[in-house]
Amino acid sequence: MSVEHTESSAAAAAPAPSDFIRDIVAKDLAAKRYEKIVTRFPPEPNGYLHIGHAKSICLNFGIARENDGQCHLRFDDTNPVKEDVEYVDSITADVNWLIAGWADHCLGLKSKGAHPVRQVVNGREDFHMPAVLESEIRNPKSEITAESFFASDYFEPLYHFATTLIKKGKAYVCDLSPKETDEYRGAPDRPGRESPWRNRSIEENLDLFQRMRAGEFPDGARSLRARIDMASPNVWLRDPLLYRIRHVAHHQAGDEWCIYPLYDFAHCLSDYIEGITHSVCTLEFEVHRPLYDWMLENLDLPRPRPHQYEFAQLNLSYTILSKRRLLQLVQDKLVNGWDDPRLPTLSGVRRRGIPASAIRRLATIVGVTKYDSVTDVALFEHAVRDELNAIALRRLAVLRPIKLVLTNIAPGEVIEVDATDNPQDENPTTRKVPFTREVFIESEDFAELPPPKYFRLKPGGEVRLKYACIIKCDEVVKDPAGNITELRCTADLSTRSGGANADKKVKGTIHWVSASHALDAEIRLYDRLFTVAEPGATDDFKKFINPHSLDVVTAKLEPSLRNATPGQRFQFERLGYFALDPKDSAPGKLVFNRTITLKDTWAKGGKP
RNA sequence: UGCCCGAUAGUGUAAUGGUAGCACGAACGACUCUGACUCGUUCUGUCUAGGUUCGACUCCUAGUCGGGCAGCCA
Repeated sequence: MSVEHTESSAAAAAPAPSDFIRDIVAKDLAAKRYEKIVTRFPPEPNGYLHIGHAKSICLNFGIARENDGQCHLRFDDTNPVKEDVEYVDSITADVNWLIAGWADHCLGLKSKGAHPVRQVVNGREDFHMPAVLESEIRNPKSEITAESFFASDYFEPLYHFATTLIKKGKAYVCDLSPKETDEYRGAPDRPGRESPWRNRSIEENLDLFQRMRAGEFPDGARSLRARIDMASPNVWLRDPLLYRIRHVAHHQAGDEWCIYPLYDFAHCLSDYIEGITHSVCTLEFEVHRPLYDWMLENLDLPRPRPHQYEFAQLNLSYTILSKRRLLQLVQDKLVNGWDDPRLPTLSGVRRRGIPASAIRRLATIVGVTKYDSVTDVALFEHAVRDELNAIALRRLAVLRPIKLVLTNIAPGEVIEVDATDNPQDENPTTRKVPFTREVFIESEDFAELPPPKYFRLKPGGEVRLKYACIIKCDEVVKDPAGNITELRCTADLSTRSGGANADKKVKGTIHWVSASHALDAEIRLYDRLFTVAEPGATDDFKKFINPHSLDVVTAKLEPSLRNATPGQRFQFERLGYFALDPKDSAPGKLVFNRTITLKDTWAKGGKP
């Protein structure tokens, strides 16, 4: 039995990509600015990952693997009210799936339960927590178990850094309400006003901040703010908030805290603590970069500082790539959960049968720029087909069967024919497929009144049954209502492979399944979820949902498919690529998801 | 009407002052026991106007168009 390949050789042999961020990394390495390149993928655990995130994962892990570096998986979990361990688990699984066999050796993890340790470097205070060495994780004698990084592991150092800023007169406790803070901030084209609490003494700030932590004040009563410039044209520099009060438990840190740091304070310092060198994020954070640099500069940190670089996030035509909107589709039950195969979530595309290698190929194809583009989903579909073509086992399946009787084959006679598992292989393996008097063929493959250039079966016409022989249609049998109930044909067994007339040519070759051997299976036929190219262009994206995005049929399969394993991918010849659904299949119950159709130039343009 | 960023075939990208190339897509053709794959041919492009230069997709100026930023979200 042939074993499925894990990655096409084309993808494996592809040259390392080049882009403006990789150029910067290469220059930094050449200038010996860093000893080792360390990147990070920092999701907030508040939703499922999708192929937009995959672009970022491929970039960050790609940079790491091309430079013998590391990429940390870090949960940016600074806002407990939106987060949940459900998401931590799904994100962990998705990342591991995407990098498996490709960059898993670059995955940076920390030892379980570890927290950064306070140290003094060149007389300056520091917190550092590098990844555990891969050699230690792999060492069977090592007692280290590794886990992802969590920003919540840095709450204590972060609190300490905040205290340092207060002592330097660069942060203060502000008593303005959220609404007032908003009013004081001004607008992009109008400067803000300074908070009346901006000039509190260091002692008072220290005392108040400590009491914030101790839980003396209710949510929203006070905040800690950086003291920068309320007149800055960049609104993010107008005394941004560093800490807010939230009396809620944290999914990782438990009940220990009631003040939580905000992104702009936590992220740059988390990067620093972990020894990140290149902090890559999407374009909308461009205006935050001055703040990122401000934090690190004003804390006077002893080790090399990370730098932030921004790239354009992925947009795909006919696809929604927004956590918020995907959440709506799930909550409104317009799809069946986060792993619905119609969704662009990583769990969805995985369940659909799309290989991780195809996602990585998409990332390479779209590249990395600062141009806000919409990638034609056809580019993705090509990557999927190309990967699948190389690795998927060919099988015979009939989606919408009609019965065909070969009148010159005896009832009960079974002819075993050889079928190729994958013609793309250098030395393709074969399997035996039973061929009998009664077979099913695709109803689409017969036309009583054929259009011009129709290669398939028609009354009086000839066609080859793939791997078997050429047949001729003698009679069309109908019920009283005029529906075709069966086709009666004669088989020319001399045209079998190895037979006297094996080389006889006919225009059409069609697929079939022996009726007496056929397996019934539920097949889920997916089409794109949206009917318009840019469903996300307006807020009413739900109105563009394709009512035919899912069609379910009961198909007839060749018997060897009985042994299909969950997630295993096949090409049903002439139809497309299909994967056994890992969730709804059971012993004796086969459920297949159609990953994608084969390219079909006949259906598109040839068919009148 | 503030600040920041961007613009190369239909789509995505390359060319880092020196021949505008690649992939997808589309059309046509060849091959075919998958109307798939593969192969061949063709198609379409540097936002505009000035300037610097022997030479500009690339540098400068202005404009046009597009995107981002005013959460105690990330």
